[in-house]
Amino acid sequence: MKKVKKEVDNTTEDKIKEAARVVFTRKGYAAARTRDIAEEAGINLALLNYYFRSKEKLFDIIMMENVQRFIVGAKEILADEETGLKEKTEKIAMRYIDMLILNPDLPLFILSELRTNPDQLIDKMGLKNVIAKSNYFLQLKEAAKAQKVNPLHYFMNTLALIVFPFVASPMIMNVGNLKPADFTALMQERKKLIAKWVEAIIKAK
Amino acid sequence: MKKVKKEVDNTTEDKIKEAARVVFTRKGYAAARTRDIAEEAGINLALLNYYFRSKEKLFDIIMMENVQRFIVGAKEILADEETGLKEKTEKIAMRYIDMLILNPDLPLFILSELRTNPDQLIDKMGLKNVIAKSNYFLQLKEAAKAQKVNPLHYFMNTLALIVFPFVASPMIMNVGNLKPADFTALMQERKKLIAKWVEAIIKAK
DNA sequence: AATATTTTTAATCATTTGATTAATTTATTT
DNA sequence: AAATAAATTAATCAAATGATTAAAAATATT
Repeated sequence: MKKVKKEVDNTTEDKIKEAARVVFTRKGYAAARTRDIAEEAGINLALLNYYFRSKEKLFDIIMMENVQRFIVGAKEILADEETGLKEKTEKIAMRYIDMLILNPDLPLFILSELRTNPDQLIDKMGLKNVIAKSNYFLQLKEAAKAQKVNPLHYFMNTLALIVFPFVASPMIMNVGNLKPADFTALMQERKKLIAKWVEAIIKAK
Repeated sequence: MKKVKKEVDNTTEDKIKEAARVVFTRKGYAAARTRDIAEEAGINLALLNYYFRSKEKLFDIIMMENVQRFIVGAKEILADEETGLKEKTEKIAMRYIDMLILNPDLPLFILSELRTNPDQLIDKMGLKNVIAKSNYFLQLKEAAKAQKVNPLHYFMNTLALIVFPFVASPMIMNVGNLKPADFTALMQERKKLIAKWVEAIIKAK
């Protein structure tokens, strides 16, 4: 149960974590079998419990890391007092769509598990600090004041335009007759449009 | 295993179906226990298998009905050749947000299960006919042509603005410090804004 | 090299869970 | 009313699943 260096890490512990990340993120907690994870990692099932005690403890770690993976990077962009709302939106859209192309299962995983998990976990994500208290949110409030609507709408809109297509990709691909590569291309195109759209929403009417 | 009339239906069969709808929709297939369903329905566990053979067969029925519940009503609105794009968007937003306020778990359930289920099921939903071949989609294409973007973007945007808040409600409520009633009020406010936003998106830049 | 420690494995356990069975109760038909 | 069929129940089964154990193998320490 030791480890000192933190390199590319082919340690058993990290093989298990990586496998757990893949399996949990793809299938969700309830459908994931510890045996699936062990097989994916190429290790004996008992090692999972040896290193992580239980499925639930392992899941908690993966969940936390996935959530962090999701909000990392956003912090600096949203806190930056030198940039305007449109530039922030642009940067967020770019970064997130690139990230979601690489991790398409991430949002549905997080949203699904968030629904069943306790409020405590949502608090632990620290979203309130990253978003509600950011310079970004100040700018949203300013924009919302002019239109007399709740600034949360603009936050939801931005997130929706970025994230929703990935959550609904099987449906979108079906409706549009797209292959996975086509869908990715569509998301690449989308990347450049979102900030413009959000701006149009804010100025609408 | 009989039944002739289809009234308010307090039959055992319908009690099970209703309980299954509640439990499956809230927890998803993998996390739902047949015992949960039996308890929710107030019936003996064996009756579930007596009436529906297996958990999976029961699930397939619920899944189909939920999907139908989701797209029913949209058909006429989207097919209507008398209405313009904005009016259709307005009607869709109104109807769907009202429906989602009553069934907030529905979209995440459908999107989650769609991801694991075979393409066949997605085909069976018949979305392509309802959407891709509708008058609505024609109008989207027209609008998209002017902007030289894929019309699917506008379809995704509309759906995203309507559905995403419900999929992400735990997060939204956390960020905005909202109680469930506050969230519902926010959605009511939103209902009237979406068509305007979508129009602004289409005309953007 | 000998000893101790850590890691890995195969076998097994205990519980959960979907499903079945056989008996009982209730409803329907004759 | 008697006979038949349908619905319901309690008990149980078999497989799946998370977890543990005891022994073996690999690694580190003395």
